Amino acid sequence: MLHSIHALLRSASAVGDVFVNGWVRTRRDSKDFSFLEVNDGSCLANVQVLVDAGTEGYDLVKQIHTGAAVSINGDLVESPGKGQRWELRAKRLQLVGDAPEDYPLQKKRHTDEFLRTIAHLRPRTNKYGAMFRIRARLANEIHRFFHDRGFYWIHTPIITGADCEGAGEMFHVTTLDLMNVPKTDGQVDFAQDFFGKEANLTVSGQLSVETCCLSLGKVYTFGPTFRSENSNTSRHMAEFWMIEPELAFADLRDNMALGEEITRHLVRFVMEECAEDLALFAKYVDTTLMQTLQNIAEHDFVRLPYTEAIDLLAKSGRQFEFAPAWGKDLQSEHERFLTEEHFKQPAIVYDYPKDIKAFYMRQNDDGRTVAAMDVLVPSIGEIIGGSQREERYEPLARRISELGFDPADYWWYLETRKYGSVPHAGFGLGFERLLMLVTGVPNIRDVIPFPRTPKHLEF
RNA sequence: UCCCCGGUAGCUCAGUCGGUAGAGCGGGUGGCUGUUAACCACUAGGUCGGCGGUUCGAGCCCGUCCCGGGGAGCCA
Repeated sequence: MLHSIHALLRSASAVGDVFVNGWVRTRRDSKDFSFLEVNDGSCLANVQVLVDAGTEGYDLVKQIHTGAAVSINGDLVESPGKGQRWELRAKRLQLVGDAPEDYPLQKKRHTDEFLRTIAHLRPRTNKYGAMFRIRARLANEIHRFFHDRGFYWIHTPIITGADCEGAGEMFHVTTLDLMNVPKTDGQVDFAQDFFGKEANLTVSGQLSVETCCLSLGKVYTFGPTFRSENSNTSRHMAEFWMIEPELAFADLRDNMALGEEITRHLVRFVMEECAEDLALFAKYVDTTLMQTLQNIAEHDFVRLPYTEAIDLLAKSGRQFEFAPAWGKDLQSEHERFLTEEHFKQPAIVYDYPKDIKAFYMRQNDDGRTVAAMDVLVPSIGEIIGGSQREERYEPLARRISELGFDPADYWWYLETRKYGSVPHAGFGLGFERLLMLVTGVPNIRDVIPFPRTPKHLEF
């Protein structure tokens, strides 16, 4: 019977006749026997396998190198050596797939930069194995978090008609022959394209999910999102995953409360349920990680209006490269000052100037701010961006026109404000940025198996 | 897109003033009766990112291109 190494290592007693499949991490030889460290991905730890002259297949053992795939039948017994409680005494060893001498992964550490060039092999390292286990567990927990609170998961479209999405740079989707694009009056004739109009990959599921919010009450999306900005930073990718809850009969305070609750819940979840994998990151990647997570788990986030944040920055006595000024967006250095130096914890900044925020955000009574909020965390910056939505038909239509958009393009979005409109709010939580937060990994390209960034589409 | 740093063995890196290539790991061979990034001995392995230039001589200096990284910007 096939056993997972995870289950075997947690066994309360010795087990006879076990069967393990996995990959060899290292081999240590003595004259008449060898030890194999075998990992099957079920957990970070390897099982130590003793292979000796009595093992069927012992003649193969010298051909087994780091990276080789093996199957082992044997008995799980208490280990007489130090360092592990259980070991596998092999009765039969099979080499399923060998790994020749040019296998690129060595037993010592590699740089993340090198491992990115072999993204097809890096899941076989301890660190990336741990990362992708945490990623999967966290994604699953996000669904459970919402399910437990009565939210419905809505599948919003990946391909979208461009007009309603706002200003972000988008990837075109087309079946037109790019060598011979049909044109009318010098313009591309999208009428001949697959959808009969210009199509793009979505930059957000928000506008779509709002429609379901105004029926199902509490909803969320969780899926891939695409932005074609030429961003070359450690926190941006062209393809990333986003969680976007949307709450009906809710205002900005409810929104902030949900953003804080989910962040804290997921941090606690990883600390409790992914402890073994998390320990690797705390030991090798960020030695202050557990403090950071503890801090988030135990303390309320700071909340302050944008106007106060600008005031605080201006009076900080700090020389910033870009002077903080009301009406301008917070720079990276400003966000870092707030979360890393001043408050030393996550902070929610809200009520931003309307001119630096999106058209759909609810206008405040002061006439110059909107009910927007950003959750900022140390090192990473913005992890959540959201707002209360403008639920009033007239102000929304006016804002669309003011910004030079055609209200006709937003007809269905506006209709949701015409029929049974209610105050509602939501936000976008960057899944990869959340993973950076909980693991301490400083580059977003290392929290997803195959990162997509400008000029990088290998694998 | 801008600024800065880097590219030497399969991998991680060292290489002094410009004088002709080094270590550890990995691989191979041998040794070792319980190892833990096992250990010990021997050994193979190089277009020093590409092209051009300066020089008696370039891994090192200059130009240029490519690639990688960091920071910034862009980023509902």
